[in-house]
Amino acid sequence: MKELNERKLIEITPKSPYNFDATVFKPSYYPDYTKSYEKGKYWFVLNINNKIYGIKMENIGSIKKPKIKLAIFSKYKLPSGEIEKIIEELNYRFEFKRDISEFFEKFKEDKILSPFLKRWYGMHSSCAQNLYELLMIGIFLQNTVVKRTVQMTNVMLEKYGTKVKFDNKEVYSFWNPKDMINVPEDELRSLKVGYRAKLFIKLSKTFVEEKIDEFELRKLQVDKAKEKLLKLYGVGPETARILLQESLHHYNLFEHVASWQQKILSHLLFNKKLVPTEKIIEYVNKNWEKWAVLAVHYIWEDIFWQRKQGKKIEWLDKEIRL
DNA sequence: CATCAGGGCCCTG
DNA sequence: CAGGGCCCTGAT
Repeated sequence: MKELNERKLIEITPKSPYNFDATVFKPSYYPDYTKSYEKGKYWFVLNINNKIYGIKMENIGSIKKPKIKLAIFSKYKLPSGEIEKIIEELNYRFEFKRDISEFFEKFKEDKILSPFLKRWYGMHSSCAQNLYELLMIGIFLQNTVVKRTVQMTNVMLEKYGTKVKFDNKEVYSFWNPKDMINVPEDELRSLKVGYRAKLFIKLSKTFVEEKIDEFELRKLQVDKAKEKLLKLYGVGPETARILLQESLHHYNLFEHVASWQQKILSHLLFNKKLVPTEKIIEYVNKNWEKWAVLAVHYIWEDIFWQRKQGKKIEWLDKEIRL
Protein backbone atom coordinates (compact mmCIF):
# COMPACT_ATOMS: atom_id res chain seq x y z
CA MET A 1 0.00 0.00 0.00
CA LYS A 2 1.17 3.41 -0.94
CA GLU A 3 -0.01 6.47 0.93
CA LEU A 4 0.01 9.81 -0.79
CA ASN A 5 -0.35 12.61 1.71
CA GLU A 6 1.07 15.63 -0.06
CA ARG A 7 -1.69 17.59 -1.76
CA LYS A 8 -1.75 20.32 -4.39
CA LEU A 9 -5.00 22.12 -5.27
CA ILE A 10 -5.68 23.65 -8.65
CA GLU A 11 -8.73 24.98 -10.47
CA ILE A 12 -9.40 23.89 -14.00
CA THR A 13 -11.73 25.62 -16.42
CA PRO A 14 -12.82 23.22 -19.16
CA LYS A 15 -14.01 24.47 -22.51
CA SER A 16 -17.79 24.95 -22.42
CA PRO A 17 -19.99 22.97 -22.70
CA TYR A 18 -18.54 20.33 -20.39
CA ASN A 19 -20.72 17.82 -18.57
CA PHE A 20 -18.58 16.62 -15.67
CA ASP A 21 -20.56 13.62 -14.47
CA ALA A 22 -21.41 12.23 -17.89
CA THR A 23 -17.79 12.59 -18.96
CA VAL A 24 -16.01 10.99 -16.01
CA PHE A 25 -18.56 8.29 -15.25
CA LYS A 26 -19.77 5.91 -17.97
CA PRO A 27 -22.58 3.54 -16.99
CA SER A 28 -21.64 1.15 -19.80
CA TYR A 29 -18.15 0.53 -18.37
CA TYR A 30 -17.55 -2.41 -16.07
CA PRO A 31 -16.82 -1.78 -12.39
CA ASP A 32 -13.37 -2.42 -10.92
CA TYR A 33 -11.15 -1.25 -8.02
CA THR A 34 -9.27 1.45 -9.92
CA LYS A 35 -11.65 4.31 -9.41
CA SER A 36 -14.31 5.77 -7.17
CA TYR A 37 -17.18 7.94 -8.25
CA GLU A 38 -20.01 9.80 -6.60
CA LYS A 39 -22.02 12.58 -8.12
CA GLY A 40 -19.72 15.51 -8.81
CA LYS A 41 -16.63 13.70 -7.54
CA TYR A 42 -14.13 11.33 -9.09
CA TRP A 43 -11.03 9.63 -7.64
CA PHE A 44 -8.47 7.54 -9.49
CA VAL A 45 -4.75 6.85 -9.78
CA LEU A 46 -3.09 8.65 -12.66
CA ASN A 47 -0.15 6.85 -14.21
CA ILE A 48 2.10 8.90 -16.48
CA ASN A 49 5.19 7.11 -17.76
CA ASN A 50 5.09 4.70 -14.79
CA LYS A 51 4.83 7.46 -12.19
CA ILE A 52 1.65 7.56 -10.17
CA TYR A 53 -0.40 10.30 -8.57
CA GLY A 54 -3.67 10.28 -6.69
CA ILE A 55 -6.26 12.42 -8.41
CA LYS A 56 -9.47 13.82 -7.05
CA MET A 57 -11.65 15.92 -9.31
CA GLU A 58 -14.63 17.80 -8.01
CA ASN A 59 -17.22 19.61 -10.05
CA ILE A 60 -17.66 23.16 -8.79
CA GLY A 61 -19.19 24.64 -11.96
CA SER A 62 -22.00 23.93 -14.40
CA ILE A 63 -22.19 22.52 -17.90
CA LYS A 64 -22.18 25.95 -19.50
CA LYS A 65 -19.72 27.44 -17.01
CA PRO A 66 -17.59 24.46 -16.11
CA LYS A 67 -15.09 24.56 -13.30
CA ILE A 68 -13.29 21.70 -11.63
CA LYS A 69 -11.39 21.61 -8.38
CA LEU A 70 -8.43 19.34 -8.93
CA ALA A 71 -6.43 17.83 -6.08
CA ILE A 72 -3.18 16.08 -6.93
CA PHE A 73 -1.87 13.73 -4.23
CA SER A 74 1.74 12.61 -4.13
CA LYS A 75 4.28 11.26 -1.68
CA TYR A 76 6.49 14.34 -1.85
CA LYS A 77 5.86 17.91 -2.82
CA LEU A 78 5.85 18.24 -6.59
CA PRO A 79 7.91 20.74 -8.55
CA SER A 80 5.84 23.12 -10.67
CA GLY A 81 7.07 21.57 -13.92
CA GLU A 82 5.71 18.20 -12.90
CA ILE A 83 2.38 19.70 -11.93
CA GLU A 84 2.09 21.29 -15.35
CA LYS A 85 2.71 17.93 -16.98
CA ILE A 86 -0.01 16.33 -14.90
CA ILE A 87 -2.50 19.00 -15.87
CA GLU A 88 -1.57 18.68 -19.52
CA GLU A 89 -2.12 14.94 -19.31
CA LEU A 90 -5.50 15.37 -17.62
CA ASN A 91 -6.47 17.85 -20.33
CA TYR A 92 -5.85 15.12 -22.85
CA ARG A 93 -7.50 12.25 -21.03
CA PHE A 94 -10.63 14.16 -20.04
CA GLU A 95 -10.77 16.54 -23.00
CA PHE A 96 -10.98 19.62 -20.81
CA LYS A 97 -9.90 21.88 -23.65
CA ARG A 98 -11.50 20.14 -26.64
CA ASP A 99 -14.17 22.21 -28.32
CA ILE A 100 -17.09 20.01 -29.37
CA SER A 101 -19.66 22.80 -29.71
CA GLU A 102 -19.86 22.18 -33.46
CA PHE A 103 -21.30 18.75 -32.71
CA PHE A 104 -24.29 20.22 -30.86
CA GLU A 105 -24.75 23.03 -33.35
CA LYS A 106 -24.73 20.68 -36.29
CA PHE A 107 -27.15 18.07 -34.90
CA LYS A 108 -29.47 20.03 -32.64
CA GLU A 109 -32.33 19.44 -35.10
CA ASP A 110 -31.29 15.88 -35.92
CA LYS A 111 -34.34 13.62 -35.74
CA ILE A 112 -32.64 10.82 -33.89
CA LEU A 113 -29.89 12.55 -32.01
CA SER A 114 -31.47 15.72 -30.65
CA PRO A 115 -33.14 14.24 -27.55
CA PHE A 116 -29.88 12.54 -26.58
CA LEU A 117 -27.96 15.77 -27.08
CA LYS A 118 -30.34 17.53 -24.74
CA ARG A 119 -30.05 14.89 -22.04
CA TRP A 120 -26.26 14.57 -22.21
CA TYR A 121 -25.28 18.02 -23.39
CA GLY A 122 -21.56 18.58 -22.92
CA MET A 123 -20.60 14.91 -22.50
CA HIS A 124 -17.18 13.96 -23.84
CA SER A 125 -15.46 10.65 -24.22
CA SER A 126 -12.81 10.21 -21.53
CA CYS A 127 -10.19 7.75 -20.35
CA ALA A 128 -8.59 7.74 -16.92
CA GLN A 129 -6.05 5.10 -17.97
CA ASN A 130 -2.94 5.35 -20.06
CA LEU A 131 -2.69 3.32 -23.27
CA TYR A 132 -1.10 0.25 -21.66
CA GLU A 133 -3.67 0.18 -18.87
CA LEU A 134 -6.58 0.43 -21.28
CA LEU A 135 -4.99 -2.29 -23.38
CA MET A 136 -5.01 -4.55 -20.31
CA ILE A 137 -8.71 -3.79 -19.89
CA GLY A 138 -9.24 -4.58 -23.57
CA ILE A 139 -7.68 -8.02 -23.04
CA PHE A 140 -9.87 -8.65 -19.99
CA LEU A 141 -12.90 -7.91 -22.14
CA GLN A 142 -12.04 -10.37 -24.86
CA ASN A 143 -14.12 -13.43 -25.47
CA THR A 144 -16.01 -13.55 -22.21
CA VAL A 145 -18.88 -12.14 -20.18
CA VAL A 146 -18.83 -9.11 -17.88
CA LYS A 147 -18.71 -11.05 -14.63
CA ARG A 148 -15.59 -12.93 -15.58
CA THR A 149 -13.96 -9.75 -16.86
CA VAL A 150 -14.53 -8.10 -13.48
CA GLN A 151 -13.23 -11.14 -11.62
CA MET A 152 -10.04 -11.39 -13.70
CA THR A 153 -9.36 -7.67 -13.45
CA ASN A 154 -9.69 -7.51 -9.71
CA VAL A 155 -7.70 -10.63 -9.01
CA MET A 156 -4.84 -9.33 -11.18
CA LEU A 157 -5.00 -5.89 -9.56
CA GLU A 158 -4.76 -7.44 -6.11
CA LYS A 159 -1.78 -9.52 -7.09
CA TYR A 160 0.22 -7.20 -9.34
CA GLY A 161 -1.29 -3.76 -8.88
CA THR A 162 -0.58 -1.25 -6.12
CA LYS A 163 -3.12 -0.22 -3.57
CA VAL A 164 -2.96 3.53 -3.26
CA LYS A 165 -4.45 5.54 -0.43
CA PHE A 166 -5.22 9.24 -0.65
CA ASP A 167 -8.01 11.54 0.49
CA ASN A 168 -9.35 8.66 2.62
CA LYS A 169 -9.92 6.58 -0.50
CA GLU A 170 -8.23 3.35 -1.45
CA VAL A 171 -7.99 2.50 -5.12
CA TYR A 172 -5.72 0.25 -7.13
CA SER A 173 -3.34 1.25 -9.83
CA PHE A 174 -2.37 -1.13 -12.59
CA TRP A 175 1.05 -2.77 -12.76
CA ASN A 176 3.57 -1.34 -15.17
CA PRO A 177 4.78 -3.29 -18.22
CA LYS A 178 8.15 -4.03 -16.62
CA ASP A 179 6.43 -5.67 -13.62
CA MET A 180 4.78 -8.24 -15.86
CA ILE A 181 7.58 -9.37 -18.17
CA ASN A 182 9.14 -11.85 -15.75
CA VAL A 183 5.97 -13.31 -14.32
CA PRO A 184 5.71 -17.02 -15.24
CA GLU A 185 2.80 -17.82 -17.50
CA ASP A 186 1.65 -20.59 -15.14
CA GLU A 187 1.34 -18.11 -12.29
CA LEU A 188 -1.02 -15.99 -14.37
CA ARG A 189 -2.96 -19.02 -15.53
CA SER A 190 -3.58 -20.03 -11.94
CA LEU A 191 -5.53 -16.77 -11.66
CA LYS A 192 -7.90 -18.15 -14.30
CA VAL A 193 -7.20 -15.68 -17.03
CA GLY A 194 -6.74 -18.46 -19.57
CA TYR A 195 -5.07 -17.72 -22.90
CA ARG A 196 -4.79 -14.07 -21.83
CA ALA A 197 -1.79 -14.99 -19.65
CA LYS A 198 0.34 -15.19 -22.76
CA LEU A 199 -1.01 -11.89 -24.07
CA PHE A 200 -0.26 -9.97 -20.86
CA ILE A 201 3.35 -11.13 -20.88
CA LYS A 202 3.91 -10.70 -24.59
CA LEU A 203 2.32 -7.26 -24.73
CA SER A 204 4.24 -6.09 -21.69
CA LYS A 205 7.47 -7.17 -23.36
CA THR A 206 6.51 -5.23 -26.43
CA PHE A 207 5.89 -2.11 -24.37
CA VAL A 208 9.22 -2.44 -22.56
CA GLU A 209 11.42 -3.46 -25.47
CA GLU A 210 10.03 -1.56 -28.38
CA LYS A 211 9.03 1.31 -26.15
CA ILE A 212 5.60 1.82 -27.63
CA ASP A 213 5.19 5.55 -27.26
CA GLU A 214 1.63 6.52 -26.65
CA PHE A 215 2.51 10.18 -27.04
CA GLU A 216 3.68 9.49 -30.60
CA LEU A 217 0.54 7.47 -31.30
CA ARG A 218 -1.57 10.43 -30.25
CA LYS A 219 -0.11 12.54 -33.03
CA LEU A 220 -0.99 10.08 -35.81
CA GLN A 221 -4.00 10.17 -38.09
CA VAL A 222 -6.58 7.64 -37.03
CA ASP A 223 -5.83 5.18 -39.87
CA LYS A 224 -2.11 5.17 -39.11
CA ALA A 225 -2.75 4.74 -35.40
CA LYS A 226 -5.05 1.83 -36.11
CA GLU A 227 -2.45 0.17 -38.28
CA LYS A 228 0.09 0.37 -35.48
CA LEU A 229 -2.29 -0.93 -32.85
CA LEU A 230 -3.30 -3.92 -34.97
CA LYS A 231 0.33 -4.99 -35.11
CA LEU A 232 0.25 -5.66 -31.35
CA TYR A 233 -0.12 -9.35 -30.60
CA GLY A 234 -3.63 -10.05 -29.35
CA VAL A 235 -5.06 -6.81 -30.67
CA GLY A 236 -7.69 -7.22 -33.36
CA PRO A 237 -10.41 -4.95 -34.73
CA GLU A 238 -12.47 -4.76 -31.54
CA THR A 239 -9.61 -4.08 -29.13
CA ALA A 240 -8.17 -1.54 -31.58
CA ARG A 241 -11.55 0.18 -31.72
CA ILE A 242 -11.63 0.51 -27.94
CA LEU A 243 -8.15 2.01 -27.86
CA LEU A 244 -8.79 4.40 -30.74
CA GLN A 245 -12.05 5.67 -29.32
CA GLU A 246 -11.26 5.84 -25.65
CA SER A 247 -7.54 6.26 -25.27
CA LEU A 248 -6.79 8.20 -28.45
CA HIS A 249 -10.11 10.07 -28.61
CA HIS A 250 -10.89 9.57 -32.29
CA TYR A 251 -14.52 10.46 -32.98
CA ASN A 252 -14.48 9.90 -36.73
CA LEU A 253 -13.68 6.23 -37.38
CA PHE A 254 -16.77 4.07 -37.09
CA GLU A 255 -16.10 0.90 -39.00
CA HIS A 256 -16.33 -2.02 -36.62
CA VAL A 257 -19.35 -3.32 -34.70
CA ALA A 258 -19.01 -6.48 -32.59
CA SER A 259 -21.92 -8.89 -32.65
CA TRP A 260 -23.28 -8.05 -29.18
CA GLN A 261 -23.10 -4.35 -30.08
CA GLN A 262 -24.84 -5.12 -33.34
CA LYS A 263 -27.84 -6.49 -31.47
CA ILE A 264 -28.07 -3.46 -29.23
CA LEU A 265 -27.61 -0.92 -32.02
CA SER A 266 -30.17 -2.73 -34.17
CA HIS A 267 -32.69 -2.10 -31.40
CA LEU A 268 -31.68 1.47 -30.69
CA LEU A 269 -31.28 2.73 -34.25
CA PHE A 270 -33.75 0.63 -36.25
CA ASN A 271 -36.04 -0.86 -33.63
CA LYS A 272 -35.34 -4.25 -35.17
CA LYS A 273 -33.88 -7.44 -33.83
CA LEU A 274 -30.91 -7.76 -36.12
CA VAL A 275 -29.64 -5.42 -38.84
CA PRO A 276 -26.48 -6.35 -40.78
CA THR A 277 -23.39 -4.57 -39.40
CA GLU A 278 -22.63 -3.04 -42.80
CA LYS A 279 -26.03 -1.36 -42.73
CA ILE A 280 -25.43 -0.01 -39.24
CA ILE A 281 -22.00 1.31 -40.16
CA GLU A 282 -23.26 2.91 -43.36
CA TYR A 283 -26.19 4.52 -41.57
CA VAL A 284 -24.14 5.93 -38.71
CA ASN A 285 -21.46 7.36 -40.97
CA LYS A 286 -23.96 8.86 -43.37
CA ASN A 287 -25.88 10.60 -40.63
CA TRP A 288 -23.17 11.78 -38.31
CA GLU A 289 -20.05 11.86 -40.46
CA LYS A 290 -16.91 12.82 -38.56
CA TRP A 291 -18.87 12.78 -35.31
CA ALA A 292 -20.07 9.20 -35.82
CA VAL A 293 -18.35 7.71 -32.79
CA LEU A 294 -19.46 10.46 -30.41
CA ALA A 295 -23.02 10.30 -31.70
CA VAL A 296 -23.24 6.57 -31.02
CA HIS A 297 -21.63 7.15 -27.64
CA TYR A 298 -24.53 9.46 -26.69
CA ILE A 299 -27.15 6.92 -27.68
CA TRP A 300 -25.24 4.05 -26.11
CA GLU A 301 -24.58 5.61 -22.71
CA ASP A 302 -28.17 6.81 -22.51
CA ILE A 303 -29.62 3.30 -22.57
CA PHE A 304 -27.07 2.04 -20.05
CA TRP A 305 -27.87 4.99 -17.85
CA GLN A 306 -31.58 4.18 -17.96
CA ARG A 307 -30.78 0.63 -17.02
CA LYS A 308 -28.63 1.84 -14.14
CA GLN A 309 -31.58 3.93 -12.93
CA GLY A 310 -33.48 0.69 -12.50
CA LYS A 311 -35.53 0.80 -15.67
CA LYS A 312 -36.24 -2.72 -16.83
CA ILE A 313 -35.00 -3.20 -20.38
CA GLU A 314 -35.39 -6.89 -21.02
CA TRP A 315 -33.85 -7.14 -24.47
CA LEU A 316 -30.77 -5.27 -23.21
CA ASP A 317 -30.26 -7.42 -20.11
CA LYS A 318 -30.25 -10.40 -22.40
CA GLU A 319 -27.69 -8.97 -24.79
CA ILE A 320 -25.07 -7.66 -22.40
CA ARG A 321 -24.58 -10.98 -20.71
CA LEU A 322 -23.63 -10.07 -17.20
C1' DC B 1 -24.44 -35.02 -15.63
C1' DA B 2 -22.67 -33.11 -20.46
C1' DT B 3 -22.58 -29.58 -23.75
C1' DC B 4 -22.04 -25.02 -25.46
C1' DA B 5 -21.17 -20.26 -26.59
C1' DG B 6 -19.41 -16.08 -25.09
C1' DG B 7 -18.18 -7.88 -24.81
C1' DG B 8 -11.85 -11.89 -29.88
C1' DC B 9 -7.80 -13.21 -31.88
C1' DC B 10 -4.32 -16.11 -34.01
C1' DC B 11 -3.14 -19.60 -36.97
C1' DT B 12 -3.80 -23.01 -40.46
C1' DG B 13 -5.29 -24.86 -44.77
C1' DC C 1 -11.51 -16.36 -46.45
C1' DA C 2 -13.52 -20.08 -43.35
C1' DG C 3 -13.07 -22.45 -39.30
C1' DG C 4 -10.77 -24.59 -35.23
C1' DG C 5 -8.65 -23.74 -30.74
C1' DC C 6 -8.05 -21.16 -26.67
C1' DC C 7 -9.79 -20.71 -21.01
C1' DC C 8 -13.42 -20.52 -17.67
C1' DT C 9 -18.19 -20.02 -16.36
C1' DG C 10 -22.93 -20.34 -16.04
C1' DA C 11 -27.09 -21.42 -18.76
C1' DT C 12 -29.59 -25.22 -20.67
